[in-house]
Amino acid sequence: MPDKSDLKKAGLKTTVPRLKILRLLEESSQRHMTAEDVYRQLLDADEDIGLATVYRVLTQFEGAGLVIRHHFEGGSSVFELNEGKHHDHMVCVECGEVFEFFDPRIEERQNQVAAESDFCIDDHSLYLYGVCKGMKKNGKCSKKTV
Amino acid sequence: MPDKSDLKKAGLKTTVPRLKILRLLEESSQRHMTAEDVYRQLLDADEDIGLATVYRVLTQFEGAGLVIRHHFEGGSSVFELNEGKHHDHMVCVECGEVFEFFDPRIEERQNQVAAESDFCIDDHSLYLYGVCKGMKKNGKCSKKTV
DNA sequence: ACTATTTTGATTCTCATTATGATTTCTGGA
DNA sequence: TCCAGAAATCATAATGAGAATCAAAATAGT
Ligand SMILES: [Zn+2]
Ligand SMILES: [Zn+2]
Ligand SMILES: [Zn+2]
Ligand SMILES: [Zn+2]
Repeated sequence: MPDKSDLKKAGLKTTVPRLKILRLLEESSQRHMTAEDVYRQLLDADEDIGLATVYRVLTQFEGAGLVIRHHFEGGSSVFELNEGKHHDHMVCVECGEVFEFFDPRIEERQNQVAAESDFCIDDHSLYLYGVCKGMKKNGKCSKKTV
Repeated sequence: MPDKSDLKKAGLKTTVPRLKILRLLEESSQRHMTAEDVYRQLLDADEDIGLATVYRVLTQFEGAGLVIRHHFEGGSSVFELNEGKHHDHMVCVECGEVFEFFDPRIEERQNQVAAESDFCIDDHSLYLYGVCKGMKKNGKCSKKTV
């Protein structure tokens, strides 16, 4: 689906690796991927693209607003295609699955809180960590919600 | 101010490095510090404590609930004393200063959102990034609030 | 103080990410 | 089309935060 025009619009010249990576981000069944994930999936597809290029291109994509980089707890950065719809994330610490959500009231309050301190927000990150439905042994939620 | 009893209560034996680090965390003018920050401030105070020990002790303190570890954008972990009052953070990307806040409505909505997905929260992180009052050139907030 | 156990600190190691330098691919004009 | 210069890529090396090692030192109970 993605083609040269997407890269051009982002101010990046068209190259094979960039196209391949962009296409992978769109077509992979996995929406939130580490650089390593991207690299491995390219290898699996017999694409000959170096890991350094994957990191470089993902960083360029981030700069161009094509992807969003997240820092979930415990290690590597995670990238996802930027579809223009902001959302936040719930991360299951048991299975690693990532769920997206958007809550206008939370977003609104963030602005309010910042305004009260004369703070000019230009970005924010909100991650909820816990155990997803599928991974819960007993049906109950034992943990305290901090 | 902090003494052996604080460590004992946390299930940690009393040692000089642990006491020194705990004292530093309480007395430093900086509330949010990297391991490197702690190490340097100990050096400045002529305390002979290795960087490895700083990392090890901070991690032990985290496990014991004495400190909280944060992952602000762009690199190293940041530690702060756990005073028992949960709060979130605004980080100024110009001067690096960290401001704390707590908004019950945001906290409440987080629980609601999680409950709707049958997700059992056991932790969360919310960071607002932007420019603080003191660093704003013109009085206006030019950035869009995402 | 004596001894068993724990902790420390210098160093090494790991691993994610970035920088480097050589090589290849584009590009745009002759 | 051919060629120079620019830009991008690749393999590899370097970096930096943080964890693992392990002999030496400190601690706690007797
Ligand atoms: Zn949000
Ligand atoms: Zn997402
Ligand atoms: Zn909160
Ligand atoms: Zn804080």
